[in-house]
Amino acid sequence: MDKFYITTAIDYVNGAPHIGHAYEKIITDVIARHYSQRTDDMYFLTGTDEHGIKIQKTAAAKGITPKELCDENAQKFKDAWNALDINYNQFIRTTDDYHEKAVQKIFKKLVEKGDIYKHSYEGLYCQGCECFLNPKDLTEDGLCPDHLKKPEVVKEENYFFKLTKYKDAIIKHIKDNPDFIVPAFRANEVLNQLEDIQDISVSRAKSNVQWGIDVLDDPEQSIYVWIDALSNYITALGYDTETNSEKYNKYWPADVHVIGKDILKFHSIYWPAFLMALDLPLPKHIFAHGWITIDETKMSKSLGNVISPTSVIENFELKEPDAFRYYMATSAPCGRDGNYSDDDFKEKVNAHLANSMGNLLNRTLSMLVKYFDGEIKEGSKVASHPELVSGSLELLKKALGTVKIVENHFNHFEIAEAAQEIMNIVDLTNKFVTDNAPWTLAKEEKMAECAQVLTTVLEVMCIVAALIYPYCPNIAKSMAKQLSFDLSVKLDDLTADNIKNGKLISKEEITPVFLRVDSELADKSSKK
RNA sequence: CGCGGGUUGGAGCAGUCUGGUAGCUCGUCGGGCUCAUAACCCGAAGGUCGUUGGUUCAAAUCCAGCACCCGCAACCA
Repeated sequence: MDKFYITTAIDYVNGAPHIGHAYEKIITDVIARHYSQRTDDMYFLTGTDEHGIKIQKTAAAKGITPKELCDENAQKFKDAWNALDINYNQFIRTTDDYHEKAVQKIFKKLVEKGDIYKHSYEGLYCQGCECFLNPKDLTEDGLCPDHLKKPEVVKEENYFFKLTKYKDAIIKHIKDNPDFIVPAFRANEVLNQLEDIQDISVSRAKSNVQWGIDVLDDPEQSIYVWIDALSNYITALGYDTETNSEKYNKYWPADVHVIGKDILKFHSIYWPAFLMALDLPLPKHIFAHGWITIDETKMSKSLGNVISPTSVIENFELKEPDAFRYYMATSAPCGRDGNYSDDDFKEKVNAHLANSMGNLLNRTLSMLVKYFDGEIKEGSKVASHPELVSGSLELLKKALGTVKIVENHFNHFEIAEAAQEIMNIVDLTNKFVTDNAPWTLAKEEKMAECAQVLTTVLEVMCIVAALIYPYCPNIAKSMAKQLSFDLSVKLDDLTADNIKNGKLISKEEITPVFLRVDSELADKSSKK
């Protein structure tokens, strides 16, 4: 694999980030970190979407300029991603100068090509909403449902994009590339939506929406969200309608756009159409994830159950975001909805990260210190005496096999499923320890056997550290440190020979990599 | 008849395409071990796989109908 370019959706900065925004960034970061273990050239883009009427209105209500509002909220998103160890390469804001200029040029090029045309239409305009309403949305008396006022018939001239021109090509692309839309069951939804697609309005009258990118040569119109926001995936790389940047040439097309299921239509229909119109290649995959519910209830401001991205970390007084990342990344099968609950969080991270994985490393290193003074003995590797301990060779092979299985799951963005495989090998290894009872071997002075059991487990733990790294980078680093294992090794270069002979660790250097979430703290957080 | 998803032991899910002893994680109960983070290992209890009917030697799985839940369509990440 020569490169991997991955993006998240850009978040609308009308408010502060919440756990749903965090979910997307976490799973994208997990995928990104995994691929950074498979290529030297991984590029991860995220950012914020900052134009539009809602920002304009919110800012006005707060008595600040739209730009001030955007600056304030964009910073909140950046802070949150920092707290969650989201390791993005670039953070684009649609108010960035280079983006605005590139979008203007893209718009202009599509006008020149004839794919964007001016068209006037009549619609029902509500003064309260400051926007056009769909007749279907009105109350029985024909009133605006929010303001209970009768909308006026207004005639407006806008620019339209010839979406219908690309309809057949997009249908063909989706059918010819069954893995274009992930998960596959969503492709049908998109094909259905494509059936009755219309040309779309891509600009707004400047008199209605001031906070937007101006159409070049037409100061009465500003560019509406789709061309502005979707283009971020290429403008971030320095795409230009005349000369392309080196970065663009290197990374485009994107390997995957990670998005929420609500905006799948825009990414699998509008965006491909824009790209086709620009004669650019299409992204390889669109991965639509599901929603996170809170205690099985949909998050909503009116219910007051919106959770901030960092509240879980704060409530449980976690020093690092690893446990929250792990929980989020494994809370739903590929593309389905997931749920968050305090009890479930506690239960799952305690069981997987502390009891199974963390404790396994801890108990093994403790025995190494107790029985061998922390030293890996010459000849204790399985390769030296394959028949000495039954099952050791099989375990190592299984662990290496797990690497391939995990890679394969990631090829399909099945990150919860991949994590399950990692925990499977951890469970097998715990069983291997109990079955061979190295404490008994030590008592019986079967030191060669005992050494091989421990060395075998530590070899597996190196592989586990590498595999868990995308989910829990800090825990993985702590594991790697205690194993003297180089985490920067590429997955394809992983072997069953990672532990060096000689002194590995002393008693003082053994540290639990993840402590159980305290039940008292958990109780406290649920009362809040 | 708008479109789509879902309905599997106490909880959350896999299995359904390619019919053939119902599986995983967590929880519960009993036992074991003592190296370890009250952790680890073994065993058990617990399911007529939403419902009705059909195809078949055989259906969670295929076909037809029905019920309930959820999402999209309609600026919710």
